[in-house]
Amino acid sequence: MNIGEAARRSGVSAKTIRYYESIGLIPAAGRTNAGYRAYTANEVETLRFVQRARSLGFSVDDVAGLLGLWRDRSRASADVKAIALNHVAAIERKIAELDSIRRTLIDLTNRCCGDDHPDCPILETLAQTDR
Amino acid sequence: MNIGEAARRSGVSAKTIRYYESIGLIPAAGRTNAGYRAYTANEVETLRFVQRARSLGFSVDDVAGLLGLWRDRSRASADVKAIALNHVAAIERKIAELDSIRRTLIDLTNRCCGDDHPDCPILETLAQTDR
DNA sequence: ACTTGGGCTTCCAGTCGCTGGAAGGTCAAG
DNA sequence: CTTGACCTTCCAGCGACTGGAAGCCCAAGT
Repeated sequence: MNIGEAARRSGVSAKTIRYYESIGLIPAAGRTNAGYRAYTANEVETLRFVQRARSLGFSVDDVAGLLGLWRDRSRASADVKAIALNHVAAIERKIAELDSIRRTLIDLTNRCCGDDHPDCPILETLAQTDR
Repeated sequence: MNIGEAARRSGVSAKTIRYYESIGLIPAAGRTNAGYRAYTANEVETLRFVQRARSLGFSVDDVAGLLGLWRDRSRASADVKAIALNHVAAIERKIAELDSIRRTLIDLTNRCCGDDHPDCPILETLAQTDR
């Protein structure tokens, strides 16, 4: 199967598949006589795995780790869980940061009447000289 | 005042100040005879404004808009509020996305016993062939 | 007078994870 | 035999910096 078909079946764009190959996330695909990449159903499964992991926000590095564990029949599930829990922790930190920003902005926008006058607590806060 | 001092007072690194100048976010600073950038207290205030806006997650483009409105005495606070509300909406979308991922991962990690056995619902989910 | 150490300058490259586009080869159908 | 849809490689750019090299400037200490 050509790269376009593999892309359609895996949900990873052809461009991105080539990129993943170039950085070594997935092994280089075989080639036809004409030099076209040829994919097996198995390789498409790997791409789907990568796609799902990426869509859960795992970094490409994490995905490499997860792929390695996936292929390792003698893995310890604890290793997988550790990667996932680290990721959850990072997500929770990010959410907390965004929520703090969100609350600040909501407060500022509530206090800004938002009409055609120049007075604006948002700008005043950003411009605050004291600290 | 030299760039290092301006960096210390504004909380924006010297490197980043030069970068902001290079992309036109802030006007080019004056120069001493030796070619060193020279900053006034006013310019440091501008840098602090930028720093605060960036720390609230506004994009550099948004900051350019906010700076323009800040300098415009005849601005309408509605324009400022619009930028802020757009940003809040983007943050809320991001939080919702992260939270959905978080819930999925929490569920998966709860179901993974995390011991030295290979069985792992996390990998099984990522590898799912159906759908 | 000279050295030392810090600060300043520019410019290029790298980060992360792609994505777009140019230039050109291949293939199947009409 | 042409069209158009595929495929190939390679280079460049996104956002927002950050690191590092190479070289100039300046103030303080000996």
